[in-house]
Amino acid sequence: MLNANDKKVLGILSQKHKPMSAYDILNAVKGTSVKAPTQVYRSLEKLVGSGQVHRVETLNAFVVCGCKHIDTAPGFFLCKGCGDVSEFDSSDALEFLSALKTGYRVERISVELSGTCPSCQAFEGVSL
Amino acid sequence: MLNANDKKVLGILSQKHKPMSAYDILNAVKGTSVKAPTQVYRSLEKLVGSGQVHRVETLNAFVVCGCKHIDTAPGFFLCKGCGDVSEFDSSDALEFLSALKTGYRVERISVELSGTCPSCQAFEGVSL
DNA sequence: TTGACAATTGTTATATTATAACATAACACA
DNA sequence: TGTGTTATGTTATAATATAACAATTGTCAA
Repeated sequence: MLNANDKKVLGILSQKHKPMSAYDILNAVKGTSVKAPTQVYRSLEKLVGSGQVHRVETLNAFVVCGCKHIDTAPGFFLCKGCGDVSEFDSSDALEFLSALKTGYRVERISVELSGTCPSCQAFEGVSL
Repeated sequence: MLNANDKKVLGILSQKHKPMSAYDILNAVKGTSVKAPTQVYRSLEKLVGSGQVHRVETLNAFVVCGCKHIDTAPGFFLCKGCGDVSEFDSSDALEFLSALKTGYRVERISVELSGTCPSCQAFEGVSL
């Protein structure tokens, strides 16, 4: 069950729809009952645990779940240009990878690609 | 070209053959000319750039390259039990994934699986 | 009820990871 | 040598994350 703090954290992440650090989130909700990092991290732990939010390891940041909440392994494309994140299902890749090392029990998967999205590629070389 | 500091950092990582944080490394080489975080991070940047060391995103740590140095995308299995890391080639997975989002230019890939290795699974449930 | 314990939330402090900013030393070469 | 450039050393601080404890709220038996 989500409490008031959890809802604030989830609300901000849903609004922005981009990866935010715990401190970005803290700043965004400051002035409310959420006043300290611990509170943000506690909410994030709950939200990540329930799959409503994902942690982006390469950014030390958090993003609201963008999939239809099928309980599968999320993967991300991260655009260095605009900061956009595009979520995809990495289950197939996971099966593929799991097959590589038999006997190893996989409990968690992190697949993160970063680069340049089509829109940002279009702006490359354009001088302002 | 590697300087004296770089060699110390690479040396420690090669000895341990496990993921180490920058500060683990710093402590391990302390007393030498390497005295501050900046120095360790500078060496790590160089070593990661040349592919001799990889950054493990899910651990904020660094590990010596365990592959034959084919210049491909590394992937990791990380054992929560013993801390061992097993490197594999994720190029195939990368191609697979890249195909999912055409138009997106992938510049960096991070594939990290964590779980329990066969050896640690054997010890599960054994009370000490 | 209420009092005793557990679980949740708030608060303060601190640990861990990473970079900025500037000083000094080594190097290149006119 | 002098002078500019690059590499390295040093100090300080920023950014990310957790620990430890206090206060509050919830639960439920007596």
